[in-house]
Amino acid sequence: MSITSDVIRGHTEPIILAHLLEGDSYGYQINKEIMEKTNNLYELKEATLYTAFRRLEQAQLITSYWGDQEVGARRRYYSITSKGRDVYQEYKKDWENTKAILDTLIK
Amino acid sequence: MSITSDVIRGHTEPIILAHLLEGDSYGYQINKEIMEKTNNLYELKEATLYTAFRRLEQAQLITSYWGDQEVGARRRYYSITSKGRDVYQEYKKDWENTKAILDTLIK
DNA sequence: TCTATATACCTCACCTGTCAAGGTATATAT
DNA sequence: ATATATACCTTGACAGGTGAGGTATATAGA
Repeated sequence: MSITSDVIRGHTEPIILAHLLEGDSYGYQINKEIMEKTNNLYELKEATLYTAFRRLEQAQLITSYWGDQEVGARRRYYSITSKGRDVYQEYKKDWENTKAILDTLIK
Repeated sequence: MSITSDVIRGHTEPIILAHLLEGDSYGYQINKEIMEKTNNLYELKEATLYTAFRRLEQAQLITSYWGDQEVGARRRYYSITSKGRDVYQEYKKDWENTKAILDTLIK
C-alpha cells in the first residue's frame, strides 16, 4: 500500500527541509529515516532526492559540506539555512491550505 | 493565496470524479463550481480540465454526451461510470494515506 | 453597428519533477 | 572471489499541468 509519485509531487522539498530542521544529515541517511518514519509506506527515490538537493542548494535553502570520514564511503552533509527555515514555514502553510482545499473537494 | 500546480498534481482526477458523484455536469460548470467551493482559492485550468476529461473517458471512468441546447453554446456533459465510482473510492483512500504520511513528515 | 463580455468548447508546445537505469567507490562478511 | 551494505552521482524518458492560442453562440452597451 504505497503512495504514487504524483500525489507527493511538490512535497519533496518540504520533506527534506523538515528533516534537516532536526539537524544536519546526509542523503543516504535522510532516505532511510524517511522510510522508517513512514513505516516503509513512502520512499524518496535516490534520483529524486539528489535532484532535490541540487534545487535546494541552488535556491540557497540548504548548504552542503563533506564529512571527514576516515573510513568508509564519504558523506556529503546538508544543512538548512535561515532562508530555508523561512521557506519551510511557507511550505508548511501551503500544505495546510492544500489539505483544507482537497478535503473540501474530495469527500 | 492560491495553490501550486505541483501539490495538486495527481488530484485532478479525484476532484472531477467527486464532483460528478453529485450528478452529471459539463466542463465550464464544473470549473466554476470548484472555484466557488474553494472560495476562489483553487482553479482548475481549462487545459488541465479537458486533458483530464480525455484521460478519464479513455479509462472508462466517465462517459460523455452532448446536451440538447437549442440556444446558446453547446455543452458536453459528463457522467461517472460505476468503474469510476470504484476508482474514486481508491483515490479517496490514497488521499487519506497521503495526508497521514505528509502529516508525519511535515511538522 | 461595433465592441466587449460571458458562455462553452478545444488543442498544442513547453516546462518541470519524478524515476528507472546506469555508473563509481569503500568496507565487511561469506 | 562474491555478495551485500554503505554512500555518492547523472542521464534520458515520461507524464501531468498550463500559457497561449483558437472556434462558436448570445447578450448588453456605446
